[in-house]
Amino acid sequence: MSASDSQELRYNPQAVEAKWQQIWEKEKTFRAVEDRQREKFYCLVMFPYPSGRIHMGHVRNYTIGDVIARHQRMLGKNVLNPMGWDAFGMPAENAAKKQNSAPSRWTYANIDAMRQELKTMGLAYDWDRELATSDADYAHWEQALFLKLFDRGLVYRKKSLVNWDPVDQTVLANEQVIDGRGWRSGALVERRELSQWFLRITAYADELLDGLETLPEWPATVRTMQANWIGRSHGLEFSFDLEGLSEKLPVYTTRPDTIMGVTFCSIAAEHPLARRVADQNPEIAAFIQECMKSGTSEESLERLEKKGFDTGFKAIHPLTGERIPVFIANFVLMSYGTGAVMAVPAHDQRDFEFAQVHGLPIRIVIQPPGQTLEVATLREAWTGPGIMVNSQLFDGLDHETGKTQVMDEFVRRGLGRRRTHYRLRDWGISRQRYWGNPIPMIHCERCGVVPVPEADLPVSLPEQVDLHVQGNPLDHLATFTDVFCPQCHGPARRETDTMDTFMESSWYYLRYCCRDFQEGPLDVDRVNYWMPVDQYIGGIEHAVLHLLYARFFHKALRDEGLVASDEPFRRLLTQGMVRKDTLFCSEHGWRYPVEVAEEGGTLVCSACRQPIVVGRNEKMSKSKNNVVDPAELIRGYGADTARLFMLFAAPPQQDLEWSDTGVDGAWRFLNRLWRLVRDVAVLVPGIAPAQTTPDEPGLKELRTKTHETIDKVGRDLERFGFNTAIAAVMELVNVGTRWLSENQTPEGNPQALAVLRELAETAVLLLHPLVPHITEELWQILGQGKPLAFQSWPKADPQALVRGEITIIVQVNGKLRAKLTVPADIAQADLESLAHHDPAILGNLQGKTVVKTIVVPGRLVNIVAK
RNA sequence: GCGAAAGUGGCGAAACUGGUAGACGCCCUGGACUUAGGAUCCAGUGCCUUCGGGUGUGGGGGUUCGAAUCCCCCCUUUCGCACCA
Repeated sequence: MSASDSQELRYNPQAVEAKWQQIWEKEKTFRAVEDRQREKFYCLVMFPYPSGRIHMGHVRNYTIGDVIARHQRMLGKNVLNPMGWDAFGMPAENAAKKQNSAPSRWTYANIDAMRQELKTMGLAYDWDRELATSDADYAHWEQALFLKLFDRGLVYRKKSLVNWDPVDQTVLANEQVIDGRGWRSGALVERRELSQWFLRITAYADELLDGLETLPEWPATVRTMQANWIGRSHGLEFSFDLEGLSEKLPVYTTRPDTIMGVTFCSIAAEHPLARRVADQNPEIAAFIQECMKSGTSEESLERLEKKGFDTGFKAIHPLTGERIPVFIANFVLMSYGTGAVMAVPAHDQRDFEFAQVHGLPIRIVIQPPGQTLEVATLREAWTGPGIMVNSQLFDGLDHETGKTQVMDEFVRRGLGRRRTHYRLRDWGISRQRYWGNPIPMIHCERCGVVPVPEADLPVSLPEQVDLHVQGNPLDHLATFTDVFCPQCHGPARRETDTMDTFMESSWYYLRYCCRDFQEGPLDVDRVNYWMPVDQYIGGIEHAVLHLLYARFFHKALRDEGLVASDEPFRRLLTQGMVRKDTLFCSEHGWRYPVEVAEEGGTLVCSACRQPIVVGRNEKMSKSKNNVVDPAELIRGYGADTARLFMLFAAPPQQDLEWSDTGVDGAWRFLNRLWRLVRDVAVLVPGIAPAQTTPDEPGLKELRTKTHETIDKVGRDLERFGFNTAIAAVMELVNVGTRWLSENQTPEGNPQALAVLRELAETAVLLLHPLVPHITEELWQILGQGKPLAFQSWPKADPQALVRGEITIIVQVNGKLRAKLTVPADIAQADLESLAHHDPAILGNLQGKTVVKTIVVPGRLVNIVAK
């Protein structure tokens, strides 16, 4: 037993963490101040919805962000690392209904609770910049931005489809529609048209797509997903004449090369032509009604069994003059293109299936290279490349050339035009809900739609509101809706739609830059100092919507002169989910681990003794009883253990599997670190860290390892390899600990003490961004006055990295047969000869003839022999 | 349905541009120690083995001196799909 084992020198995370959190808070260590002399670094994590408790997903997200922010700070950057709350949204309304309380009360109480929890994680935030999107000033300036967009023509109203619950008389979110029924009422959901507010994101479609190429530090997967989402396609738009009707049927196609294979047309259920027929034909009206009884999501539409109904109309093929039928089909989207398509069953799978069901002709017009398709044996559509056939003057053309020539022919004859279409639709921002930012508009019978004058902003949410009414509560509040028209001063009605919460998250990163600015939404100077965000971190589930809306909003504000950059987020990291096993009992449903017992080697439900089905790792979720409460973890092990486990268990982009024993492992490592640094600290008062490498082999190895670790951890953090960075420091700590136990009395060896101090300080410095509390404390124990938060990141000494000897592997026919330890600067010929004369190799080569020898310098020798 | 990813020991994972597969950690086995601690330390730990070696990165082919890594086909799992945030 040594004196250093005494009680007060044991690692006590609770005391250490409280101590440093208080110091950081009191000293405002992480307050960010604009300083044009210094290089800035804006580190941003996706802000949370204030659900009331933080969960492991938050812990992971904010730990990753914190490591990056603290690392950049040590690299000398002026770091902005803010935190706030995405505070509007449906859950507050649902909770308030349940508790007979107000959404704002519920929300702000949750924020207070979550802020408290977050503070126990030791995150390096500038809390002075905290914001909640439901704050009066945030809502105010968002309304002002909305009006600016309105002035620029980027806001308009149009009819669009919503999920309508006929019993509750309310609009449902897609997630509130379960198997086609309303989650509360259980009523069959209908598609219904409503006048709604839209932002013209499609005006920026090209820039949003092309801009992806300026974002090399975004994950390729996210860029691909956004590109697919925008879905720019080049094609042909033309119209079919309709027999006996004056109007035409416009269609859009990306496959003009299949024009001669058209055997019918399909239109959406909402298509005007479909409605026309419905008026006269009750059967068709019933079919359209049937189509309207599915959700509005693209998924639900496309998963439908392909169904259709003949309208009786005949369209005239523009090139052949052939009469072809027009069908209503439930898989045609009114929101894409013209809501009508030319159908080519031989070369489109959906058309193929549809034609089979309805007995429609199939005509092959593209023959794939090397085969000949026949209608009689066709089992599925051929959508690949090929040569055009049965296409008159286009016969024999490669289908790509054919595309161009068919379009040229249509344009030349005035039958159609080339068009670029997008899958991207304009952004519907109207929500028929109370707890959101009001859309600042007024409806006047005489003047039409009139914006609320800027001087009258903000339009505030009324606090006294009955949430239990059907539909949008704001509709029923005369004190809110009854206003005078700002133009004619006559009686008018206030808009009651509130904004999509994606509006708030589209510009919060800008408001953080100038949280206290009161003259307008944004203080341009400060915003332009901090922007763009250098590192954005959040869940992959936001790959498309939030990240696309925010990019659009940013570009629109740029054109308004409020920001200078073209893109808001320079570098993006999308982290995976936190998952854990689930335990399911057929009798009692999802069980908590404590509700499960082990009997005879199998798990059973402790209530009913039924066997438990252990689920694969699933996303932590309250409903599945597989959540681990971060607060409990932090109370038990401390924030540093929680952070270390999160960072070590998996690379950040990947899903993380929860493991209680893994947490123990993290805890044990911090204790090993603590003991090593404490033991070194006892030995090295007054000793400076080593500046040069001693000649003694053991010390030389220690110092080389120290600097190799600096080198590796630096590179690892750069590429978010937190797990391998930790592994590298673990190796360093293991090496240091072993050296210390094998060299009991290094007191008389100043060189050894200097190397030891350098090793211990290095481990502490390198780990500081990851586990900030314990490292601050150890830094102090090492006798350092200035906190680690103000220290610079260590630099590897290039001379210490040079190794004299290296290990070379020797292979015979690609298989490992021997290892050689050779001088690092060995000549290639010497190495080759050494390999050929190695006893193990000689044995292996017996009876074989050497064909050739491949030498990879510094790595291996491969002898090819027969 | 469309789109995007991922498959490596008992488990989480590592392997820079094709060059020692399994670093680091967990679990487990054997041993040591005792201020009995959330211990700690030492040794072992992919599989098979006649102890020479053989074999092994979801499956099947291919390219290469050499493939977890590159190419083709197949299988499985996860995520997103516009009113959840």
